[in-house]
Amino acid sequence: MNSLAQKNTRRGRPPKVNHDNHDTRAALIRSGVELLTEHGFFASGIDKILKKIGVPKGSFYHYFSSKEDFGREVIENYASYFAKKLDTHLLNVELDPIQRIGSFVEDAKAGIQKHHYKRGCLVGNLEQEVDVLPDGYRQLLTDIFIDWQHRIEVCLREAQQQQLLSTNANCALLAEFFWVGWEGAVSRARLTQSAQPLENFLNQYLAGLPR
Amino acid sequence: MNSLAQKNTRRGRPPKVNHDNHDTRAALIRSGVELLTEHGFFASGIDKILKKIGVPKGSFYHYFSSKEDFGREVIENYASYFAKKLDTHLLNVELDPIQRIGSFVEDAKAGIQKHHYKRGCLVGNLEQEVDVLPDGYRQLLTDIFIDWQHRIEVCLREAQQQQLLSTNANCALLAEFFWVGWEGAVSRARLTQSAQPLENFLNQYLAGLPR
DNA sequence: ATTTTACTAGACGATCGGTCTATTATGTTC
DNA sequence: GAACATAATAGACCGATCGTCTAGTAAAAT
Repeated sequence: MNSLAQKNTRRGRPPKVNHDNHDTRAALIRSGVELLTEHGFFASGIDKILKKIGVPKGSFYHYFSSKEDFGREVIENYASYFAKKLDTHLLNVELDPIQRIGSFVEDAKAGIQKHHYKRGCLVGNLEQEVDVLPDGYRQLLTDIFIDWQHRIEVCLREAQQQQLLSTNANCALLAEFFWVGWEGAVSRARLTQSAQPLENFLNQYLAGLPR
Repeated sequence: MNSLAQKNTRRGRPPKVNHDNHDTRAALIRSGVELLTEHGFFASGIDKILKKIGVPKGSFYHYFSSKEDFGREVIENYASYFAKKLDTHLLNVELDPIQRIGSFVEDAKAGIQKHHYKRGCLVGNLEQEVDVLPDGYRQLLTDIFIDWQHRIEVCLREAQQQQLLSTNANCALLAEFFWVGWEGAVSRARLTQSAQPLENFLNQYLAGLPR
């Protein structure tokens, strides 16, 4: 009995083969990204996530087994989106490596301003909630920072090769310093509803790099 | 009729004149400081704050008119506690001004380690929640950062006078950069449950200061 | 028509901040 | 000591909201 014959013996509506390409499912994740970026995990109720896109509450647990699983997908979605954004700047050969960092900051700053300082960094938001988040989120968030840090580190090494950064510089530690400060700057920008903390952070960070 | 006579016409137990010196009230604020430092405002339920010190719920609204008012007092209590801690380090004439900053960082690091990376900075926690916090908290938190920034700024100016910092340095912006980065470092230390981000932040910050 | 899956409607218990009434404890004046 | 008034405690209760779940309808195949 071949697979076609097997298929023909099955009666009733066949299960959907690809569970990941539903409009509704994708819309839920997109809505989740937006709300978690604004308010973090706990303050983002499932009702609000659903209401934002007009999906009834009963549907949620058809697409996701729990808020915890949903959050995991939201985080991964954001991380991959953000990694692409980083690449477009940090791998831009039209700019020197130092300028690329400034290019990323300008892009992120524009996004934050566009949303009137209501949206921050999803990973930064959840970082601060981590003690009351589901188990496993901690490692997830840590790995994302490691990934981002590595991308900046590569960029800084390229700056070293182009004599824009001292060869004595520890690029890994400088990259960690960047993200630590950046998350702090985003948080402060949201508090003061001003881009000034972002700009000052970039200026001070670049000025402090060993040349 | 003089005031004494008026007093004598009132019968019964007179109202307490000083509402701020009750043990229970102080204990509630202390409990609030601890919980808000660990979990922020929203995740700190009144029940948990009460349970921590064995005070019944009925007492809460005797001492405070609302969670919002309570939170305001908790914030102010933390801010004054923290300001004192800053002074003990930043005004310590036995160290040079740059060393004083390191002295503060060491102290704070020890505190975070002592609580196993479960407690962060109360102001930093609430900073990130500010969009969903009661009105007025935003200004309250902003003012606290301005105060802290000013204390670091004064310290940096003293460093300039002692030729430890370039006279070209903008001490106000460097002070803002410090707190922005510090809050980011505390958040990261809690995520990774390690003091390394705190140490790296201090090292990079000091290394980046214009000499 | 029947079978199977995709999707939805709304109930459910737990918990939240907040309010309420009742009660006990304490201190002052007559 | 009796009468009085406030301090403080006790915990039931409310409406709202949380994440989750069960029972059902709609749709697509045989």
